Amino acid sequence: MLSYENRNTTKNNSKKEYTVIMQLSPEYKERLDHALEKTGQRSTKQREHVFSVILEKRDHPTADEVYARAKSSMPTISLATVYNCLETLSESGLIRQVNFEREPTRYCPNLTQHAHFYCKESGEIVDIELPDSVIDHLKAALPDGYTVQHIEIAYDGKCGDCHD
Amino acid sequence: MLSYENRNTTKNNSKKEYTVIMQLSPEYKERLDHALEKTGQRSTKQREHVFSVILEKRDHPTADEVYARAKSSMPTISLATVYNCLETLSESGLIRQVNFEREPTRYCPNLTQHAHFYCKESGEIVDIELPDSVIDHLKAALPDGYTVQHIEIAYDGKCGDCHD
DNA sequence: ATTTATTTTTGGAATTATTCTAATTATTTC
DNA sequence: GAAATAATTAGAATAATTCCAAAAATAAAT
Repeated sequence: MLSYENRNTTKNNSKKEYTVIMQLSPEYKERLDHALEKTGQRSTKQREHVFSVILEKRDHPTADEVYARAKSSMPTISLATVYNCLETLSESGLIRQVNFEREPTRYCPNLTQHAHFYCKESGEIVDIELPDSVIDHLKAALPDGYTVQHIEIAYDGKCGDCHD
Repeated sequence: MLSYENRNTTKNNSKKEYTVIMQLSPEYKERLDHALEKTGQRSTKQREHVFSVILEKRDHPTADEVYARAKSSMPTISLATVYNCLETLSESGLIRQVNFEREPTRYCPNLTQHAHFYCKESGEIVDIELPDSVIDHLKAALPDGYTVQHIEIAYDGKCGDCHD
């Protein structure tokens, strides 16, 4: 899953710097580049890396968690950059932000129409796929003249694993 | 809407302290007392006042806004107390917390099953009443063995007033 | 009614997640 | 390859909320 990329190799070979970056599959790399280009932003090593970190383990990490994971293979990345990257990736529509009550924002690579279930017992966050019909009903509940940009649906309770 | 309550009247009448508190209608006062009693908590002047402030203007104020409104007729109340009161009122099921993305928590006296629409243009937050059927459909989307405690639904977009 | 025990309130300090800032570094454009 | 633009970085700043320990209020027990 990891690949070495040799950069800044000096002529006399006395000082080499290696940076480990995660390998983004060609289709995701292309998706990233496209999305960034569309919003006039550059495809950088850090953005690529943060994106790959989020795609690798398809859960719902906080910025801090993303930072920890990102650092393990790119030790020089800063928390501010992680925040910046998460922001640009969200803006570009490559990932989604997920908010639960007063908890830190989490990030989610699942772009399908879905809700989130937060298990108060295990702390687990589970994606809940929603049929279009449910969304249609939700939209139908709005007064005339309202236009929706986004609907965020968050359940909480007890997940299947946490029952007796 | 306001009433004076005379307290701490000393025997010689030389030093009276008046505290202005909002009048909670008898049914709400009773509802408050009941709810607090059920959770073994005391009905205090501050809790009563914060409750009345929230009921008075049925919008979705933040803690800071509640604090500002509360202070105008109870100047000695502290922000910490407002937070405490809002917490106990929420726990007792008398008000609801409403969260929008990274915004400060807002508080809502509407206890019916409803969602919130946040207009990105005006900043207005509007209650959206939801038919039971929609909630049923949402519950039906959960995997077997999951039990829901609460579903929070937040729309954002443009409200009717903000269209051309 | 006083005393005693328990809750609440209070102001300020502490915390936490996030954003801002200004300098450095990287990338693109000419 | 130099100039222009954008992104990264470390650390400071901010904002909402929680924590803390002392004082005040309320309830319970004598």
